[in-house]
Amino acid sequence: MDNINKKEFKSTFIKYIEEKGLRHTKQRDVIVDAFFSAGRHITSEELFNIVKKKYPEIGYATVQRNLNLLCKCSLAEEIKIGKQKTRYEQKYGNTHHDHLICLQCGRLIEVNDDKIEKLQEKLAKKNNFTPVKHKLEIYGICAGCKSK
Amino acid sequence: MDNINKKEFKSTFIKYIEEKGLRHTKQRDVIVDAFFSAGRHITSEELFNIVKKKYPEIGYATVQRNLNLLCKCSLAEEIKIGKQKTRYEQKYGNTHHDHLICLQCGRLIEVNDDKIEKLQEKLAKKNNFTPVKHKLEIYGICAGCKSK
DNA sequence: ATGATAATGATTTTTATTATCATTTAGTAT
DNA sequence: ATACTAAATGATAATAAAAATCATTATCAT
Repeated sequence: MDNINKKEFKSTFIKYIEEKGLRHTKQRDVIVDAFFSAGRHITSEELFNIVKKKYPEIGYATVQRNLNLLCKCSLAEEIKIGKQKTRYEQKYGNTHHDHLICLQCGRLIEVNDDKIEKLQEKLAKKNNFTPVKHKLEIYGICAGCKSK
Repeated sequence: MDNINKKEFKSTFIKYIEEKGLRHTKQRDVIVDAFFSAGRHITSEELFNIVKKKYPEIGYATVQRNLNLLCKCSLAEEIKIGKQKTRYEQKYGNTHHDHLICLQCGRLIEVNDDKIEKLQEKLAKKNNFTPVKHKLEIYGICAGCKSK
């Protein structure tokens, strides 16, 4: 099940690579695998540390570059919260969602609400604005932190 | 009319300064005035250039520091879009609003929708999450760019 | 007027990300 | 299999925004 997703994830990447006339490398393979298997929201540094275990000679820049590539083919997306360093979120097979962000512990909760989505469309149209994507972040205190 | 707002804006700042035991300075006065009179979304660099005209000896750091102060007392708020440098938005006397952001020309349009606001509250509650603030950004193409 | 300390301005540091560049490697053509 | 072209890598430097440092200056309560 997870393996099917992984296969699809990788084949999307490979397709992109080939369309653009880019090359397959061992590093890419390791990075893409690790990114897929890692948590949903990872920093380039965290990913670098994971990848190093499998491929100790790898350079930080290579990890960064390939995260950027993953973003270009829409398998990843940058999320920037406050002054934290950029996290990369997996996109493949995940429908759009919004984020609840805990101001205390930093936890990210993924949520979705169709009504809000539709109202956003309306709101954009009312302003003669053609929406492409959007970002909704609700900051507050999560359940865990409230019970402490 | 605008002067009343300005007076209120400044008195809010002064109140904060005094509550915290901070000091009045000529620089603060010039910076706060300039920030109020400037556009709704300004960078620290832009503000620095404006302030320099009135007060040529002023240092960049002073402008930055005071913008940070304005944020702390909720008269300003940082807005970060993509890789652009941080802009500071005036908050005083402005009700909360969301942003439509043109991907082509970068224009920021302020919008509001009560229904969306209420649904967000609901969404948070459903997750046992206490919302404090939120940020909604819709990216797309603005009317002006579409007609080009 | 004085003293304590906050603020300033110049500069340096920090930190994340991007760019550079010599070298290596992949993939195609021969 | 060999050679060639160009992309990718890894190490390092550059960039850029914001924060920190620190000697000096200015504020303000006494």
